Amino acid sequence: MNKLWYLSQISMFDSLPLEDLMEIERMAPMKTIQKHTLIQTPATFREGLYFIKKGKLRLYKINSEGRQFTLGILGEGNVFGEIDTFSLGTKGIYIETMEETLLCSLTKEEFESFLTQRPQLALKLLKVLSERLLEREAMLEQLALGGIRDRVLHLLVKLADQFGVEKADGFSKIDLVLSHQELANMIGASRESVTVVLNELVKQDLIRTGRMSIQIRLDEAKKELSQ
DNA sequence: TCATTAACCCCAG
DNA sequence: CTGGGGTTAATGA
Repeated sequence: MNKLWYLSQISMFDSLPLEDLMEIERMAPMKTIQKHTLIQTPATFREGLYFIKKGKLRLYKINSEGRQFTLGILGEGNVFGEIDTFSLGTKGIYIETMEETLLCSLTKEEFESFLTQRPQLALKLLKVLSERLLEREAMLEQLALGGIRDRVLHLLVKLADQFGVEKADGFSKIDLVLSHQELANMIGASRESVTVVLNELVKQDLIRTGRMSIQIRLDEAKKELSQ
């Protein structure tokens, strides 16, 4: 499993010919980052483009009281970064690895020259950007309106859509190692409230929980949310 | 009324 | 011991 294999797994590059993949391989060194490492803070922000080849990153802000608020989680194949005004929404935030991660990066200059030669790549990036904006909007909406139960359910559905692994019995296992505290951080709630809601959802047979693991009936959960 | 705070508890590693 | 998870009375917007 060499570098090229990883690049071919990245959906953004699916439609690029092999020569382009090889060029990127030359330009973009890949490095391994240990779990629970801060790879970006508002202070250390640098322009450029980053691809996640393997692993998971958590993006979060810290409010004035020092509490974290998770904006989202990026996994294998996702991109982030900024070049001038072309923002993928990752400026001014903290980014931390949730597990060992393989990251590949292009500098601002490398990415700009690569982009101008390949307009189809710019189009794909535009799509990524607009999707991410829509998701932020939906997230803010449910955050302002819903009670804790809805916010937890919404979060679990979103995580299962992104990281869920279908099981034979109708449950999707969320392939992330998350404590109740981390779930609480993602929706701006207390750990205790999340624990209570999670146990309610277990009683309603919408989810199953284990230590640092959650399975969810995705279709049932979505029905609950639309009511 | 609903969620947070604070103070406990137990359990696994 | 530490960190995750569970519980509840008091408190507060």
